[in-house]
Amino acid sequence: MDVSVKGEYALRAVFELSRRERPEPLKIALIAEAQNIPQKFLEMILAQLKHGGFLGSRRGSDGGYFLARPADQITVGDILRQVDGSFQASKRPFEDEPPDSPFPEMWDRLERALSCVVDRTTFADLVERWKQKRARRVLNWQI
Amino acid sequence: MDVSVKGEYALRAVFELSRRERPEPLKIALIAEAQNIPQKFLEMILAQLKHGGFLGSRRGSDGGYFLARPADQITVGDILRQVDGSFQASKRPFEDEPPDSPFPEMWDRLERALSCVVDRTTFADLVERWKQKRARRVLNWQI
DNA sequence: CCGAATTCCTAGTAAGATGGTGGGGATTGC
DNA sequence: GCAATCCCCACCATCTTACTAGGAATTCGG
Repeated sequence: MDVSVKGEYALRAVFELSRRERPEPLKIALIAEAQNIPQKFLEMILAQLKHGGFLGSRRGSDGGYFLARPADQITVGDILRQVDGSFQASKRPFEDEPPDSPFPEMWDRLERALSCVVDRTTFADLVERWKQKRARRVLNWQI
Repeated sequence: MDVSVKGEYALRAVFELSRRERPEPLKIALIAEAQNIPQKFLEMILAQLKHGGFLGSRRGSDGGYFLARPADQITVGDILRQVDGSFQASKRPFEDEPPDSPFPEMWDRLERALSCVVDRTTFADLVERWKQKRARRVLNWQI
């Protein structure tokens, strides 16, 4: 019941792409350094995210990765489901259980509770919160 | 991000103990059969739950396991945390992140959302729902 | 067209988690 | 004493996780 390291890396990478709201592609090496992620591992993850349709890329000298759509249309849930596989509490119908088991209903509730967080948090939200945090820190620092 | 098979077994075992609200201990073999769980594996799980203080046991001819406290004072979260280890979304302070990362806050929210389900669902609740389901099924069956 | 920079693709791999199994010792009730 | 049960420890096969290696394909500046 936890998000894998790979999942965290994926989130951080997409966050990095979101916070620099630029159209030019960002190189793997830069993302890796900025977010402290092993570069070759990140390569795999970004490829997966591209395959899922969340990122685009360009090769060659000035290549790199970019968001395939605006940051307010990509959610944390999207990314986690893409790299960590499902986001369910339990495999759906679970064969060997009796017909009136109370558990499937609970798994449903769990899943809805999770979804309320991950599917409602976009990367635009995260960037917004990050900017606020930073502003407050700078303010404190000046006093 | 899913509950292990071991976790599910543990829940089903405690549910089995809860639904027969009897003081006499229930044998491992019976629980294993009723809930379709490999017996030797279940032995391990029950030992772990006893160690965690949720179950008690008695050896010998008439031995078995029983709830260490009433079913309305054992939650799903208790059991899952005991057998699956932590129930956190991410390891807490995550060293290599910048100070104003927006993620820790999100993990907090996720954890609270999870907790709202698993720490508020007691085995008494589960038994209650199971009884209602069964009653409804019997009713339909009679029509 | 050359060559440097970059993404893309296919493997491989070491360590740990998962989902068990087996054998026998310790208690208990009769 | 004896049978039934829990208790404990070790083992094992398979899968997942978190990477790493090496090179092919593409792009761009010249």
